[in-house]
Amino acid sequence: MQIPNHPFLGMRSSSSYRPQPAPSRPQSHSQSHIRTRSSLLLSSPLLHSHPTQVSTLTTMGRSPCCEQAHTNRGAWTKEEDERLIAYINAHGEGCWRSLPKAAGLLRCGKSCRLRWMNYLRPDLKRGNFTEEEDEIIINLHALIGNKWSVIAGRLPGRTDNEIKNYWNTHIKRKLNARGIDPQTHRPIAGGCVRTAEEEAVASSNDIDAAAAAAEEEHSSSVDDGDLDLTISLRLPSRPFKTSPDGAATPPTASPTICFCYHLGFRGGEACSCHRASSSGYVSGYYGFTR
DNA sequence: AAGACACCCAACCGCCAACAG
DNA sequence: GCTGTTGGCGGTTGGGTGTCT
Repeated sequence: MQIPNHPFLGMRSSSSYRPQPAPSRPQSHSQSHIRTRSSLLLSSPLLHSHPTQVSTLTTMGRSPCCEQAHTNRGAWTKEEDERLIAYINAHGEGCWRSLPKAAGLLRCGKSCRLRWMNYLRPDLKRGNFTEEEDEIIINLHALIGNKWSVIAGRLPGRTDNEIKNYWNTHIKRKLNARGIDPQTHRPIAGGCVRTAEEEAVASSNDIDAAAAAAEEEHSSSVDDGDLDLTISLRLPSRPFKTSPDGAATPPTASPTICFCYHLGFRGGEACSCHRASSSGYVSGYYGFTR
């Protein structure tokens, strides 16, 4: 089965399904940009002992999510990748639960979804993170924390898993080297340096001032000629629309992210957003612009 | 040459929200 | 409102690989 023109499969040697070797370490940042995705367990004997990988990998992590017997786990083989790509190319992304059977894969749906989303999607950007991407990730993380999927949404071609890994392996170290705590984004030594937004909150309860400070602090505009990466914040107080008869009507809600929560405003009067759930940041307001 | 160590990252897990019946 | 299913998310794991001693 041949899947022509798939950007990632095409990178591989047709004979060995092995990606380019991982770079030597340690790397400087610039060196890391030359790095290719080493991925992979593709040279792992597991791949070639397919399809009975289950027993060799059951020691990793917790108990399997799928009770299905004879379900492959661990690294994907070239054949499995090709089947998955071919199926999705033909039928699109549909019901992940039923996809494995329909595609003739001995995998659970979750595994198929993960493989596609994080590795096989044709729109994925391969290669190293740029300085601009680094800064975007840092700025967004300062705003929203470990919301990797949201951050990934602002970096076309990057996956949440990739960003998460990159954060844990590179950016944490980078921030530590700068003397910044990766979790709090505050200086490690000296301890009590307030961020602009905290200063504004502390000095008064003027939420407008706090938001303005936060916007000033976290605005990051990187004009790369292709993408306007300006990040800004605004409060959930939008001007009312005025109808022709002069009556003011409330603004309509839009699907947005509540930064009030992360900035500590939530629960106060300033936060009028209504989060749909305890862990979803799907309502409220944010000001990403493109 | 070989063992120890460090690093990377794909793939796993449990949890949770959304949805359908 | 309850229950089961599904998709999506963030945290974690551990095998492969490069470097160091």
